Amino acid sequence: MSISSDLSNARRRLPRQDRGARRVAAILQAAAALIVEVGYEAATLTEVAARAGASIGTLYQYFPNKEAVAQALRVQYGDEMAARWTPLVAEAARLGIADLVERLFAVMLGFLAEFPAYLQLLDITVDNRRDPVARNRLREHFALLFRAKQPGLSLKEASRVANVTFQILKSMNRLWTQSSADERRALVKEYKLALTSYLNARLGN
Amino acid sequence: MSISSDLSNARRRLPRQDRGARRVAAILQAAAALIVEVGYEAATLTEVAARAGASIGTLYQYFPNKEAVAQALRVQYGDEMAARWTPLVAEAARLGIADLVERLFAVMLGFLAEFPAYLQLLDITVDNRRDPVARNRLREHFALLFRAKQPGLSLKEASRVANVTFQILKSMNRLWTQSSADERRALVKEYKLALTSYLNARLGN
DNA sequence: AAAGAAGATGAGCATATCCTCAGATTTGTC
DNA sequence: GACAAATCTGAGGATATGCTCATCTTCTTT
Repeated sequence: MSISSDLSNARRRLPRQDRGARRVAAILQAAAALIVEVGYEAATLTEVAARAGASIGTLYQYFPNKEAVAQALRVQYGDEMAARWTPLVAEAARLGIADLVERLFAVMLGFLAEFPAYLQLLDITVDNRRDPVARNRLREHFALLFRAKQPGLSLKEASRVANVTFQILKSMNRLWTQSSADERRALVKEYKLALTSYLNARLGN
Repeated sequence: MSISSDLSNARRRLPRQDRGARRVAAILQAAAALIVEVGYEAATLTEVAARAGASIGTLYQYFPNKEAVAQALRVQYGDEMAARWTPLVAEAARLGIADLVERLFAVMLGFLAEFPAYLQLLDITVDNRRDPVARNRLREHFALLFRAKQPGLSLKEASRVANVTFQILKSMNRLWTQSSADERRALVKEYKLALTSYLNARLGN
């Protein structure tokens, strides 16, 4: 069971030439775009291959199945996300809560503008379970950030506050995607108020 | 297009005998249970029929496809939800924000304990879109509640606060389902703090 | 108890998606 | 330019799921 799922997530072939690396990149990009358009479930690897300008056989040489493609995207996004969090964690202690919330939103909104498939991929369920690796990685980043802001928090508490904060941030996406430009501005303001109020009450000054 | 989607959501045959009504009820119950277990996408109507003790042909006499089954469940849940909100809306004006939040949680947690498939059904996407009927119905209930609490709010504002509140409430489910009993208690406390802080700041005293 | 209406059955056709594989093509190396 | 390794191709086999329909059973009505 664990072995087979390990294998199913592994790359089948690692690209050894430039051509291969470009193919893999094109496939991942096409997959992300298609997932955003039609959703993960409805996205077929045949269509992904076509959009990437590759044959279906080529795709299957690099990825054994759809979940492996999703996993590769998650890893890529996770790396990119980590790169954007790290400086924020270092600054957290110096920032007031309102400023911290501003920065959180800037990072999240910037990231989602660039990688709109991110949240969809996080929410994908395999056997009705979400990917624990990607989840834990994010939670740890958030937890670090809140402990930097307030060292008095226990690890468990920091982790819980991190979870709640991230869930709330994430929940904005649902409304965001179906709003007009004006409504989006108001929505962000509303969510900033919600998070600021919560974190003020929780990490209180 | 709109006609075909209307037809696809319609019941194929309405039960006219007790036996039929019981069959439909059994099918819906089996569908809800299966969806909770394996998720909407992975749930097949063949399996639903088997669990309901019916043949696949019987199921298809009442429902033309899976989406129609989901829609029937949504309608059923929507009715039940409305029945639980209505008394709360009437009381809202008299309650303080902390009490209001307590009641919101009581209603939601009670409902989800009884109908765990509810949120999954709300989040289902058809053609990558969610069901606007079920969404609007809930939003309007929430908006009414906040206007009862504070008549000064514009309809748009009340609707926005309602949306944000519901999204935040909903986001708790993700963490809830994967927590132990102890962690759940702490989680609810955390979310109550978050919502209370937000609504206090928004509807201010 | 007869007849029509409602309900039930499940083998099997239609369709769709996953994924393989034998062979062709391109690239790198000497 | 010759050879090997890497890459690419896409028809089609395997499998899964959606859904139909001819036929049978049960219920209701008179």
